[in-house]
Amino acid sequence: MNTLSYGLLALLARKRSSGYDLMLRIQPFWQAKHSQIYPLLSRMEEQQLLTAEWVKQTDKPDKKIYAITPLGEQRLHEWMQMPASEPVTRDELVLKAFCLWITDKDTALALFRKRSIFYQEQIHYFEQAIHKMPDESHQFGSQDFGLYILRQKALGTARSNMEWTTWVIDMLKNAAPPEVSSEPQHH
Amino acid sequence: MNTLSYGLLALLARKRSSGYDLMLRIQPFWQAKHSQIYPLLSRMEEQQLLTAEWVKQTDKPDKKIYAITPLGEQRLHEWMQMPASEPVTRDELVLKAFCLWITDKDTALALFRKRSIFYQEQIHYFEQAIHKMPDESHQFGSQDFGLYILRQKALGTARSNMEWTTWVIDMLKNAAPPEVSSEPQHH
DNA sequence: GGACCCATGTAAAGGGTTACATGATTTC
DNA sequence: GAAATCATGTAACCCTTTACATGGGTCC
Repeated sequence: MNTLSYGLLALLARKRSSGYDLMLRIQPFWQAKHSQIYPLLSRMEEQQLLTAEWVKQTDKPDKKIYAITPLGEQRLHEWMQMPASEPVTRDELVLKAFCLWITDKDTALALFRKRSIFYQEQIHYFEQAIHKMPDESHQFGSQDFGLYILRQKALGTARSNMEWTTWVIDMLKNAAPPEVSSEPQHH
Repeated sequence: MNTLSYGLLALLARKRSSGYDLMLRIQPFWQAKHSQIYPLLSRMEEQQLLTAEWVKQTDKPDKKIYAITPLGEQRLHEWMQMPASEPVTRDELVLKAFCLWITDKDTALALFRKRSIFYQEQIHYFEQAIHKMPDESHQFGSQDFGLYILRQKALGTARSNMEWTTWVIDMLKNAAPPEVSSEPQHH
């Protein structure tokens, strides 16, 4: 049982779903491809943490609906009693920043402008998602309270990072331009 | 050449270092164990991106100092021209939040209080680190500009997340307590 | 005496991505 | 006609962690 497995259990405790649906719901908070999720669900079914049922569809491909078992619920409760391990972030831009000084202003600006667009899209996505949530999800006790606070977290982080890119871009724009030539200009 | 390799190259472009030192410097921004870094450095030496030299020490174990080659510098420049891929974060607390509603207030509070301490420590670490940096590192063109803006980014994110935990903890504390018993109390 | 820091490495196992494989329906 | 969405699965490869292995010096 790895962390992602518990995440899938957590989503299934809320409502029975297909692997495809779980993938879409977990994506904004934990990147995982279908090729990782489908085998995990199978293994969890073998371990009696889940039950599976095929549901026929006419317009779309048939789907396999998973539901959590009492044993799965028990494991979830046990997991919730343990402290959460520390978050891990991997960001290529961070490593590129280490050697910003070897590059020119325009290359640097291109990197941060692209990232700025990414954060802007994140802000938009989470603002919309939060806006659509009913008021009862803002209360502890609601089944959607967790999702609500997670979206607020993601929005806050995206805004903070967006401000950071703006700040960096401004510094880059105001930086002294490099010497055009090593020789002094005569006229 | 994976992303971590470029990160190590980026640090080595700044100054020649041992694998152990690279590990310590990259840790705050990209989690990687020594068991991953040492073999990577060896492979990069084979590929002529780095040169290695043993330096004898009397009080401490001997160390292997790596330096970037012109070929390594060329690869770094090429990498800087490519857009940075999107950041990936994996946070167990996020998955636990999905099923907050199956648990009680105290369990939830314990999770967020622990995380709050983590963010507080991060804020302290990055504040100190920024405070110690010389003023010239605040300018694009300085070799430490990248490190300076990264620490500002990390500080901003940690503060945003700290505020978030405080907000969640307050909501939890103010939440209606659960019924003590399913039977009405007589007196 | 035990724990921690310095310093390097290998091996095994687990986590995650990319590619391969299929196929109907809908949208541009 | 091409691309995207829905839907599931396997196989190969790469990335990352944990564990094994060594050994001197310092601090409590």
